[in-house]
Amino acid sequence: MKTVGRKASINSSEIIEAAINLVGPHRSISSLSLREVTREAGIAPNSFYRHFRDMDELNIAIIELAGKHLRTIIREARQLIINEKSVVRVSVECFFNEMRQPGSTLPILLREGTVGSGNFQAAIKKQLDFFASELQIDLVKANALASRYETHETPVVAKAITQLVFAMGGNALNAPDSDLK
Amino acid sequence: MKTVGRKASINSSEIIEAAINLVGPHRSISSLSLREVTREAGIAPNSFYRHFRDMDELNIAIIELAGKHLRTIIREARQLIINEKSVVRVSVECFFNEMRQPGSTLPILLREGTVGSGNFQAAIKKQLDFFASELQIDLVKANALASRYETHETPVVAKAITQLVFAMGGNALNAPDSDLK
DNA sequence: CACCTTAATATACACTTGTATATTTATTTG
DNA sequence: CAAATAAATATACAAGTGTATATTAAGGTG
Repeated sequence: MKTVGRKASINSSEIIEAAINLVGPHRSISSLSLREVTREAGIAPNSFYRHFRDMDELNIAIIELAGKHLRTIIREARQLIINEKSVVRVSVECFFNEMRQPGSTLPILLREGTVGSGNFQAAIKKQLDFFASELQIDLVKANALASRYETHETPVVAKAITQLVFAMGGNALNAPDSDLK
Repeated sequence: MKTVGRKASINSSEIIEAAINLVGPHRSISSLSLREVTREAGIAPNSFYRHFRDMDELNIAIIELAGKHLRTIIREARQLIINEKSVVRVSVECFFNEMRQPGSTLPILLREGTVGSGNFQAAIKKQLDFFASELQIDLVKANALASRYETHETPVVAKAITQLVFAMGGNALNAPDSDLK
């Protein structure tokens, strides 16, 4: 598949990478400016538009990437689950372990909270819902082995655990390591 | 106590009020500009400095106000608590009820999440800790009546409930009313 | 009244932002 | 090689920002 015209010198992933480079403990993606990102990426401001319509589109792409990453990690770890207790335990341990990894996109997902455009917030909600629904599947399985609650409660339980874990993660972000237990 | 010089035509509370006016579903305090706030308050940009050093100081003042407000509300409702279940139930009901009140400062507290300066984030954490510690007191009382867990677990339980409630609140902010159950 | 003191405003400056338009640069194809 | 096409950049502009400095306005005190 050949194309005509000048070869692209940068791709969307590299722009995403540049944006991720810029977020830190006190900097959220939704506060980044277009020019900051292009500066970091080493391209002219207008080149940005070749890859994303605007910053909102870039931010949503990053959130989706972070969510995908998280689910992969958790899914792998879930292989060993045998009962309800370990579903939660394993999920939580994985979650916190991943958060400590340098360069993880998970902190980004957590830090965004509930600010930003409507589309952006919807993107975040979607990722949290994915997490909850996977957790729910495991809870159902675990409950089949040793039933702990009514089956109609499972979605609620999954959602509660998800929110708790994410809230703890968000807090832990700005806490000393010693609090991570 | 008399003072000399021109009478002040605006006070800090009115500036705080103006800032609160500006926050909405997709607008967090930490994203407001100094000029926006003064425009809303009907004063010249530089007059801001008579009352706050910078936007960070204003934002922290608002968070502390919101936290104080929340604690008052919850404290009143806690009078009727008799057992562990109702501690949580009453707290949560109060929390969501307050959130539905028009003009409540509670959404502000929730929406900020984990963005903003270090001082600002510390201010938010402090308010959450207040909430948790009051909840803890009630849990201890409730546990004395009908013990449900080891006493050394109480702080953890209080913290978990707090985080869960706040996370649910944050999500509910951007959800249709029907999800508020 | 003149004088002092404080609050508030006016003006100004340097800087950043998003983006519209025009131009240059690199690449493939005839 | 020249033409066509696509990517990237250059230039520019209007709008917004925080804040330094100078000025004006309003109140109390001698």
